[in-house]
Amino acid sequence: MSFKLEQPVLAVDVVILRVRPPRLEALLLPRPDEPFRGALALPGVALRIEETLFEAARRTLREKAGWPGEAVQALYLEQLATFDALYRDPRGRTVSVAYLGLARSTPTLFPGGAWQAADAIPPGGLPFDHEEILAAAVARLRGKLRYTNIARVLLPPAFRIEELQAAYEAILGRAINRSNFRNKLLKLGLIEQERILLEAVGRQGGRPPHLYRFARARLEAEERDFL
Amino acid sequence: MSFKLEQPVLAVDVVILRVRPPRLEALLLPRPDEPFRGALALPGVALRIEETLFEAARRTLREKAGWPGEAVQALYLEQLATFDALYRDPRGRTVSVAYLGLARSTPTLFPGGAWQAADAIPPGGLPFDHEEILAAAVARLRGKLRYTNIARVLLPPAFRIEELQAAYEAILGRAINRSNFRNKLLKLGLIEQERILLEAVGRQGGRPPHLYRFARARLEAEERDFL
DNA sequence: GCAAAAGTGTTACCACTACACCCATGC
DNA sequence: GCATGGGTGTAGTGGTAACACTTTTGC
Repeated sequence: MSFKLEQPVLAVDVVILRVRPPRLEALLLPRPDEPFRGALALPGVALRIEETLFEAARRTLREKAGWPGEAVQALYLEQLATFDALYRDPRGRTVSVAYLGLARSTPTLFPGGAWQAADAIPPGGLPFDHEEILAAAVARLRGKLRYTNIARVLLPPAFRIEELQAAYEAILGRAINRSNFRNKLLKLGLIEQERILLEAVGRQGGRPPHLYRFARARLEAEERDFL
Repeated sequence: MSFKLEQPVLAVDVVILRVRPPRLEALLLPRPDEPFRGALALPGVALRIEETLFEAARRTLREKAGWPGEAVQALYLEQLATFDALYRDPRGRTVSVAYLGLARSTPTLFPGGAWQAADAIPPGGLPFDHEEILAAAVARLRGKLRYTNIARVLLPPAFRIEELQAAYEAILGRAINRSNFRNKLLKLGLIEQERILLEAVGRQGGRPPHLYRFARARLEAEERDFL
């Protein structure tokens, strides 16, 4: 490099969210080293000069969370924001680019990880500025839920409409009218009915539900005009 | 940095937008040094270890654009996103945190700056990845226009309603129905009428307009619920 | 009077809300 | 039958879109 300026360390922190109704959960890992050794925190790594931030976020999940490479490859991951308070890290000036990842609620993944209710972290419960990062991640997800089909990456390819509603309620943190939820998502063309009915496995009564899927495979935003 | 692992340079780039109907304009400055010497580009600086990114963005405007400190102090400025493509800078690995600034269209500011139509930059017209950064800035402004009172920082404290509509149209890049625009913003409580009528200076006919102001001084978002 | 700019009113339409009600299954 | 969960319909409400019309000025 031609520059010799003394510069901050560049790091990446990753917030992985999943939905397990009625909870919205975040992946936290016990820190193996000082500072805050043993405390639960967001996984993160220092950026290497030959990798992008996105690649560093994926590497975080492989190295720190022990997730297999293919699983990381399939994960939805987007840049969240960059956190740079001067004393956010007691070791010295560190600027961290946070990433938001969304995972399906598969029980086998992250067996060693601690999934915590994302909106019930006690104040002072996370080291560094990780509470702020986590709050930004939850806010981002809530915002995107309103005008995109992002919930697609949180649910299996086919699902009951009540599962979907439970996911929405867990993320937004409030109840939604059942009938209107259904009508709106169908009219928007966001989801559509599968042909088949769900097999009656593990159910204890009630009319068998249809299965639904998201109509569009890609992440899409419905632009709503201002006038 | 000799004692640390080799890391990218951390920089800040700033997009300043202003509205001059019918154009949305961005501040570009000729680069004083290589690479791309003489070409118009977004102003930027390398981050210093003792300053925050926000402070670095402000310093950029003082040092590169020559804007007086008080003017920078009053400017609306928010973090946009972080750009980190491996070869975005031919000098070597550089990660840049972009900031979006919004300025009132005061003719005296940035006399040496080149204000360019933000949506009419020819392809390949900007060095580095500055076209991508500029596009992200415009998209952010358009998005916030829909659900916040951010236009407040682009207009003088009191304005004619037609000025406001012209600003919205310049930013969104399309025409808006005059009557509905007025009704909606008033009903939302976003703007309110001043007491006085505008003096008839420099006008060539037509009914004299009222002056309006934004009802809330702070930046506010109107949360619209999903069901 | 006429053009220009500002402001008001009207109507049809559509989306949202809050319900009530019907359907299909297990027990 | 009855509880349970799934699915449908509807009436009231309120916002939106497109348009016509009135008011107040300069010339």
